[in-house]
Formats: sequence, C-alpha cells, structure tokens
Amino acid sequence: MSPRNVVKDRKLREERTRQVLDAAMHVIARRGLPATKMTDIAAEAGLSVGNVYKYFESKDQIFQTLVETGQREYRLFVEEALAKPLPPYEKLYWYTEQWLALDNAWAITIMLQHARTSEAVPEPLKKAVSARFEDNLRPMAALIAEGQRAGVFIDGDSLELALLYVSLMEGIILHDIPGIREITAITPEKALRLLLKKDGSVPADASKRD
Amino acid sequence: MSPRNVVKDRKLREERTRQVLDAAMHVIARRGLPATKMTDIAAEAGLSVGNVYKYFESKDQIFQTLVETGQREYRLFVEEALAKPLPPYEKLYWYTEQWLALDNAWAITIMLQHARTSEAVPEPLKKAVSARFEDNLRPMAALIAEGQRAGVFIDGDSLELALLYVSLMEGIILHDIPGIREITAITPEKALRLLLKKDGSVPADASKRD
Amino acid sequence: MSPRNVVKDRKLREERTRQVLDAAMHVIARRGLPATKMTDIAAEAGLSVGNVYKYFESKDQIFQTLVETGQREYRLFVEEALAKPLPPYEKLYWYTEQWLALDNAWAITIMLQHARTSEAVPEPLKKAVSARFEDNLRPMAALIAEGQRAGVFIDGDSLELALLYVSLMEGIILHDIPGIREITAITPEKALRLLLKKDGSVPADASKRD
Amino acid sequence: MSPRNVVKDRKLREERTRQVLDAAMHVIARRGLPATKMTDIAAEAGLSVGNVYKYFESKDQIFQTLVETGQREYRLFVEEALAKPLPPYEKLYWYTEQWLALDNAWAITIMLQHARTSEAVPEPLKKAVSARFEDNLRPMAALIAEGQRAGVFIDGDSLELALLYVSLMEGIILHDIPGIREITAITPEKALRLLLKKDGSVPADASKRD
DNA sequence: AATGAATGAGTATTCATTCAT
DNA sequence: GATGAATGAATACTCATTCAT
Repeated sequence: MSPRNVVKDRKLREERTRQVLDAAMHVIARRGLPATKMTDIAAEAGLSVGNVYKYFESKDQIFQTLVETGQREYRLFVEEALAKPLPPYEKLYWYTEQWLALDNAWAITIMLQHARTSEAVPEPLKKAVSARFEDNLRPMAALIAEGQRAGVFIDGDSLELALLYVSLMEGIILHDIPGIREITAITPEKALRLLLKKDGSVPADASKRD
Repeated sequence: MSPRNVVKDRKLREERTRQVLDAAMHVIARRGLPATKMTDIAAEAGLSVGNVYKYFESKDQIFQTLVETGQREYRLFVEEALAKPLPPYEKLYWYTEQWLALDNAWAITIMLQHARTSEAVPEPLKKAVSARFEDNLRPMAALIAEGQRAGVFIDGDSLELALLYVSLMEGIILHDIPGIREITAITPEKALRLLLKKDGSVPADASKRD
Repeated sequence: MSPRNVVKDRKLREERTRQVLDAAMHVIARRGLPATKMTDIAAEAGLSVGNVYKYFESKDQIFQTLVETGQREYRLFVEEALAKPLPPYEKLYWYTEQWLALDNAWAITIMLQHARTSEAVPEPLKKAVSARFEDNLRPMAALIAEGQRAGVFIDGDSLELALLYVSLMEGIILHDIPGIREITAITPEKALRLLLKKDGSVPADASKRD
Repeated sequence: MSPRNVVKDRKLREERTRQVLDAAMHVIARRGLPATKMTDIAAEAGLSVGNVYKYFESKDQIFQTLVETGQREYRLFVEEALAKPLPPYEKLYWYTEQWLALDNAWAITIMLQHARTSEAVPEPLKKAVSARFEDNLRPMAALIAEGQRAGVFIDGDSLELALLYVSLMEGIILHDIPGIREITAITPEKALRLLLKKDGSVPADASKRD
C-alpha cells in the first residue's frame, strides 16, 4: 500500500467517524437519547449498520465519544471567546450569541447531563466528564474576572458566577428546542443583564447590537 | 361491599398509585430515564410487576402521570410562594430555597425535558406539557412584577424574567445532583442576586438569612 | 409466600433447567454445536426464548452447564459400574454396554472435545474440564487394575489402559451416530477383546451374553 | 498470454489454494470450527478476504475441500503404509507412529466428524464423506488381515478390527491435542498392544523400537 | 387483589459475502 | 489480481406486557 493510500485511509476513517457522530447527534436531538437506535444513526449517516460498527465498537462508545468530543469542542469555543480582541462584555456577548445559535447545543447538554448522572454510565467516565466540565469553567471564570476588573460585571467569586452563567445558558437551551420555542426567544442581552452591574454601565456599542 | 370498604379500596388504590409514582421518580433519578425498567420500579415500590399494571396501563403512562403530577405540584408550590405574607424578595427567597432543597427536583426537570422533546412522546402530551409550563410561569411572573413595583428587582418584561429565572434554577438543578455537587453549592442569595437591582436595596432581614 | 410455594418454585426452576439442558443436548446432537441456535433450544424445550434466559444467562452458560453436568453424570455412571457386585470383566461389560446404548453419548463427547480445545472457551473452564476428565479416569483405572489382579486383563499401567479404553469408546461413539451406523455396530464383546488376555480367560457366563 | 504465463497462473492458483486450506486447518485447529471466521483464515493465509473468495466460493466450500483433501491424503497415507516392504506389525507401527506425530490430525478428525453429523452439511456431502471413510478402511483391513495370516494380530473380521483400530486412533488423537497432552503420551506400542495376540508374539525388532 | 413465570416483538451486534477502486 | 470497506441477513439477548394460579 502506498503512503498515499495510508493517508486516504485515515481520511476515510475520519470522515466516517465524523459522519456517525454527526448523525448520532442529530438523531438524539430529534428522538432523545432513549429512543435512538443504531439503525437510526446508520440511516442518518447514510451508512449500513455493519459499517457503523467498523468505526465504533458499540452504541455506548458512540455516546461516550460524542460527550468527549462535545466537551473538547466546547473548550475550544470558550477559549476562542476569551481570546477575542474585545472588551469583556463583548466577549461574553459573542459567546452567548454563538451558543444560543448552535442547533445541537441542547443535545450536547442532554448527553452531558445523562453522562454525569445515570447509573448506567461507568463511574470513571462520569468522573471524567465532571472533571472536564469543571475545567471548562475556568476560562469562563477568567473572562468574568476580566469583566469584573473592568467594572462591568457584578462582584463575587468568578468561578461561582461562571457556574451560574453556564447553568443559566443550559437552562435556557433546554427551553429553546428547535420547534418548541417557548414564550420568547432569549437574546444575548437578556441573559447578560443578569451579570451586569445595574447602573447602566453597559458599553454603548454593546447595547446598540440588537 | 360496605361503604367503608369502598373508601378503604379507594385509599388503597391511591396509596399504591403514589407508591409507584414515588418509586418511579426515585429510580429514574438514580438510573436515568432510558435505563429504568418496570422491574426496577416494581422492586423499588415493593410491589410485583403484575400489580403495578393494576394501577398503570403502561410504563409510558407512569411517565406521563409523573410529569403531570410534577407540574401540578409545582404549580401549587409556586402559588404557595406567591401567597406567602412576605415581601417579594422574601417570597422568591423561600421559593428558591425550597426548590434547591427538593431532592427529586432534577428528576422532574429531566422528565419534563424528555416529555417536551422526545419523538417517542405523542404530540398532544408534548403540547400539554409545554402549555402547562408556560401557565406555571405566570404566578412566577406575577411575583417578579410585584418585586419590580417594590423597586427590588430589575426592570424588564416580567414573564421573560420569570423564564430566565426558572431556566437558571433548572440549569443549577442539573449541576446539583445528589453526590455530584460541582464546585460549590448554589445558595438562594447567589441565584437571587441576578434579579436584584444593584443599589443595595436587598431588605436587611433577607440578607441576614444565610 | 408459604413454604410450599418455595418448594414449588425450586421444583419449577429445576424442571425448567433440566428441560433446557435436555433440549440443548438433543439439538446439539442433531445439528451440531455451531448450528445450534437459542431459538432451536427454546423450541425443543417447549419454552419461549425469553423464558430460557430466566434460567440461563447465555448460550455459553448452557453449554458450560451441559459439559459440567455431563461429566458429573459420567462420574456417577463409572462409579456405579465399579460398585456393581460383579467380577471385573462383567463390570466393564456393563459399562461398555450402557455407554454404547446411551443416545446422547456422542453429543457429550463432542462438547467435551470442544470445551477442551477451542480458543473460544475461557482457559479456567478448559482446565476444569480436563482435570475432571482425568479424575473420572481413576475409577476406570481401578476397575482395570481389579481385572488385572484377577488375571483377566492384559498387563500395563492401569491408568494408561483406562485412557486407551476410554479413547476407544469415544472413537467408536463418534462413528456410531444415530442414523449413520457405519459398517457394523460395535458390541461390548468386540471392544472388550482388546483388553483381554488372549488365553480364553473370559468368564463363561460373560461370553454367553451376546 | 504465453504458455509460460498460463503455467505460472496455474501454479499461483494452486499455491493460493493450498495456502488457504493450510490456514483454515490451522485456525480451525486453534479456534474450533464454530469460532473460525473468514477474516481469521484470510489473515492466517496472509491474504485479503476478497482474495480468498477468488479461490473458494464460500466458507462451506473451504470446509468441504478441507475434508475431501484430508480424506484423499489419508488414503494415500494408508496405502503408503500398506505398500511398505515390511512385515505387517511394522507396517501398522509406521502408520501409527506417523499418524500420532501429525499435528493437524485432530483438526481433520474434528472436521470429518462435523461433516458426517451436522445438519448444516448437505446430505450428499455427508454420504460422500462416510463412503470415503469406509473405503479408506479397506487398505487398513487388508493390512490387518495380512497380520492375522502372519499370526501376529488377534482373530476376527478384519474390517471390524480396522474400524476398531481407527476409532482408537481417533479417540487418542482427540485427547492428544497440542498443549493438552493428558496424563501420558500414547506411543505406537501401547496402541498396538490391543491388536496383538497376547502370547508374546511381538517381533523382537519391533519391541526394541522405543 | 397479588404474584412472577411466560411471552415475543424489538434491538444491538456479528460475520459471510460483494464490489468499487 | 488484490484490497478491505460496505452490506444486510442472521442471531443473541432484553424487557414491556400478559395471564394462569
């Protein structure tokens, strides 16, 4: 086999893997975790059942990978927000806007929740997921601390505020399911208000956004 | 059959029904919805499988009843908060405190979420659940409006703020699962800060609470 | 539950277990090990598939139990032969006759062979089966030694002769399959000749048998 | 295509065929018939799965060919023994010695046994295998008759004795599997004793062998 | 009413075979 | 010819539901 083929093989493997994960995410988003069958995933991925098993050992492994990948990608996403050459409020605005627009956000949220709590999930995986969650809170805390130093965000332990804000986002996400938009769509401004100092300190350019 | 027996029968039936629902809630809380089997529920309830079917037609019906009962009880709970002879902040404090202390709050949250989203759930039930959710938001909105008039809570559409606050609570609940208390337990004060006007208007007696 | 029910339950369990094992043995005898499906076993046992799983965890466990039970019963059988109040040749005659008449002897032989050799079988089970086989050789060796002392059987290490005789029996069994009786049915006399001293020492009554 | 290429092609084809058969035999010897997969055979043969199908239509055909080839080679082997310019006992000694030393003898034995008995095997093949087996018994019977005429082997129908001796060999083989040598290795002398007249008529040079 | 053994449709997974490259 | 990814029918096993006792 030529080196070119090795490369092609890796590419194929990566493509199939991604295909399966995407399909799984979509189906879960549509049918929910309990109702998701391997045939659904395979059909959504446009592959045969047997072929899916070439790339994943089991249904559980797909879920596990989905959770890990989701958390890893989330980490990159938060870090991207933190690295933006913007003032703190704007950074968080960007993060919030993106997160609310992500259409599989709630599927990830559901799965993380399941991974952290179900007895069906092996203990080590649970721990790993929780650890990664806490770890992913840190960049967010840094962002908030930055905002506090700038006098834009309310006082308090930044890590705790990060947890509060992420919880708020997750809570919103769970009420903001495609096709079931309850009452009113939440906008970044509305969510962000809860962290703002209440004295009108919102940067002028920020409030102009909506 | 004597009237006394009829009464006794009804009582027994109600007791069994409650037994099954409690058991189901506990097991779901422990194992998650997908992994919960009828035998688990029966065992937890201390009944035989066959006997469970005397009181519920199907597993789905148990879930449905659980959801409906949960929403109904939640409604009573919010109304109780609203009816307390206390100032608005104190009312919401009481609500928050109780809700955070409830140990099956997250199981209810999960189930509601599942009921609203899974394709496995029949459309009418979904609609009903969503409708009831929105309906249950109203007393909360009233409570917030009351606080706004008192100058304690931030301005804005009270229904929207109610949704935000409930989302926050649900988000917190999902990170506050028995045995997986992440980072720090959220206290009512911490959650409530997000609704407060910045200017130290928190009633003195309220802040003394913790 | 009354004590009577406990007894009944045990009886039921034992009956079903025996039913499944018998069925499995028959199907294996008919279709061979590789082609034996759980549905076949269930059908043969007159039970539903699900019900079979009430009594056995897996297909493998059925085979394992079959092997163990087979070896245990074989042990009792050899000991019964040894304990007969008969002269040595007659004892071995009885053993041979019975063994040749047993209609699932070859199924047991096949399974033992598979259990001892296939990589698919876990090492500990293999060892156990081999150990039990060697152990079961001992009564047979005692029987042969007895015959040697009586001057009926040829000289030599009795354990070795036991292994030779058992191998002969197994070899014959594998050619003596229901419906495929090759060439000629082997009779006890014919097999036993191979162990006899040449000089007409066969007991008169023994040779009259056929 | 030049004649040379045609020859080369046939050679390649024969080599591949032999490669596959050898591989199949080895894997079956190691894993047992039920657990042997096409991928195992291909891997052992150092070929791709698809390529194996260039030479054999199906897994079943491989087994069938294996059985037929095994029987054919066995036939040559017995005839070779019969044709040796040696006295009868020595001929059988040579046969026994060779057969016991053959390291895939038991795999062949297992497969023959499977071919004769499994319902999965088509009836015609079964018949053919049995017929060939009986046919292969004939040279062996001739060899034994020769020994009887020479006064070395015990009296009796030579075909029957041939069946007994072959059964003994197969029985021994099944207890003499690589790595599972039970109790003691059987030597040709030990096996042959069972056919000998018991009056010490063993040729002096034969008994010197071990 | 209570029990839990029995049922069988439904699902995850495997593996012989095909086929595009 | 050679490859191994792709296919999907076949099979082990699960679990909601029923029903005889």
